[in-house]
Amino acid sequence: MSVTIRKIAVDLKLAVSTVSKALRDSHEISSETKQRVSDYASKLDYLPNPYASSLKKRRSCNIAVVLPEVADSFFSIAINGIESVAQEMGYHVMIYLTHEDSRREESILREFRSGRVDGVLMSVSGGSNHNGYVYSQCAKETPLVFFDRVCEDTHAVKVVTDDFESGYKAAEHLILKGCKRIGFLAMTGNLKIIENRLNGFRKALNDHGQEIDAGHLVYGTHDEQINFNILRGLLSETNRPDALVGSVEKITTQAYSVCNELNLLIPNHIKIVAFSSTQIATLLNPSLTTITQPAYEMGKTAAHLLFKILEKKKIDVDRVEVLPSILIERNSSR
Amino acid sequence: MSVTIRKIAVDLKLAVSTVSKALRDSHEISSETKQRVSDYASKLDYLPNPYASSLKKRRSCNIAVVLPEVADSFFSIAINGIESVAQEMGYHVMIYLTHEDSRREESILREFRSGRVDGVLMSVSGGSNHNGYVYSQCAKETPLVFFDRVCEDTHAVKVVTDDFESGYKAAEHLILKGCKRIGFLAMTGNLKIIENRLNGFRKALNDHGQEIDAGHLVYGTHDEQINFNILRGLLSETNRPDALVGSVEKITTQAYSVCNELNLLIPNHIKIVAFSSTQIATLLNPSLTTITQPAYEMGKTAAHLLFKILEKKKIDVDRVEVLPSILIERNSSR
DNA sequence: ATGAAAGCGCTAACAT
DNA sequence: ATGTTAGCGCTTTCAT
Repeated sequence: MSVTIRKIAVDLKLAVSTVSKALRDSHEISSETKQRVSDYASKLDYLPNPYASSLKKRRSCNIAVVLPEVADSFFSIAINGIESVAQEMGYHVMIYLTHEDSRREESILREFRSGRVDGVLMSVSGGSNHNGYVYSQCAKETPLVFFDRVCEDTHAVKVVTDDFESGYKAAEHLILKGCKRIGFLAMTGNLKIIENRLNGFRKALNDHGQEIDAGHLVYGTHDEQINFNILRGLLSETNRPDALVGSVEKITTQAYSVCNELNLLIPNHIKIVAFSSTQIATLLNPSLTTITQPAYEMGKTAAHLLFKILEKKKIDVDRVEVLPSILIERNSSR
Repeated sequence: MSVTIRKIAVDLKLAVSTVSKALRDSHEISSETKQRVSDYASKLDYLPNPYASSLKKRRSCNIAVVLPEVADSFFSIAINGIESVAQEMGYHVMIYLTHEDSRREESILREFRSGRVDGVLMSVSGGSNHNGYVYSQCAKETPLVFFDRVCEDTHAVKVVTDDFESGYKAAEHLILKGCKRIGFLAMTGNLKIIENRLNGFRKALNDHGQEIDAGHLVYGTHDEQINFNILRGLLSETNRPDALVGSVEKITTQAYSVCNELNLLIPNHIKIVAFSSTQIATLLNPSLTTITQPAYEMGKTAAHLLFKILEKKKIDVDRVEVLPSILIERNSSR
């Protein structure tokens, strides 16, 4: 049996409450007693039972991170940022993957109502259902901070990048390189983040007297094979695009593969700019021009904001923190 | 206030214990009562308080995953495998990053003694301290399964790849390509996994009448800049290696960068084979020959073994599950 | 088949 | 400054 506060109390001939207070450095305990208790506790290697104290205090010191997946460099890096803040704050990080399945996402969020976590950081899934109502319900019971993939109609703090502007920059970059038929690789699941990137993209085209060919706007899925087929279709037509903007990392690397397969030379036959945070963009063949999001900072910022809420610091529920992305030109668009 | 078992009991004019048993489908409750309880519970959207039940039952339904970092494709993919099994088993996944710091690793493991998690899956950090004692202590109190980076002298279940054989295959592959001065990119932190890869590598050289030049065995660190300097040193000497085996992903991509910087052509001037699970190895410039570990399967296997232990299925404490890696030849070694 | 009661380990209001 | 006591919400004997 592990050592409890009670054992310490008995051994030291004190009341449990005295020990409890001493351990939490209460002002109503003499420093002498505090010392005795703390010495004895560390001698016995005492660790408080987290369940007892969670049950009593109604807080778990756990936060949940809900993500579509983790095999995407953005989310991997963001987790680092989140975890570092959590560790610093003495919180524990629980991770939940939705695999872009909105039903699974829903059941995960519903479970949070049990109080297992004190707060939630999430990037929404792009599944078929629209879970707006679920997010709102969740946010009502548990502090919730969205990051990256946010749900705009949920009242919750949000940490995003300047997606519209970035979409604009990506398109403009390609236009200035002389591209005339720029395609856009979107994602199914009506994610606002994709829509914003696409809208920025469209605006840039518009401002330069261009327009996207309806056939050059394609929607990727969670299934690799389907994506390959979509991309093969897109890239083998005679009127194929002379440039692409990839709105997420995975579909872009898939496009790279299809270009290889079809012997389309990047950037000669087709130029590519992609939203991606992978550190090896520079090593791709050819190196990839990216819109790089500050993934680590976004994770940190989201976590900091969540902890502010958890510490009852009032912050605007609809606060939106916008961190800038940067376009890094590499060989795929020269 | 959230709905408790007690509210259900009062409303239904039953005893709390009856409700508790009914909800857990006890045989001593009539099916009629069970139905009433379960209907009412779902009507009220009842969720059991996990802390109350953890406190009473002395189990949390949480497992910990302790990793050096998550911005490495192997660990990212492994998390997917782990999480999928955990979700299926109704367990929750807590994630802890050591950042290759053995002191931080120690404090993380020590905290587990509080009972916050029922089991631990871990890949050990390569920090300076040797935490063998800490692992053993942890394993004594909490079921522990190592995966990938294991500590061989701890009695615990282990899931690994055939590192010695893979190191051998990597070296042999390069020897057969005619390489004569093959270097090895190791990692500081005396990880057995690296040692095994190196030993297999050495054996292959030996079997082919070669030997590694002492200067061609270098040890990477957790610091990017230091690694760049080490690699610059290695690759700019006149007697530089004509091939490299990268024992971990990160140092390999760093070597790629340094090769670019020094205008060393891969594979003409130098061939490279690396331990890596990244799916974009095929898109690197040039595409990278990899020893690919079955990361997803390793995560799944490790999780399955942990759950076997948690369900009191007796399994050999020193069981070692070896999953095969495969060498995939690409352009970096042709 | 149902209920009463004790208690998991801790906290906090209320004595003393 | 220290102690007493009453729970937190649940599980689990042990009655009935």
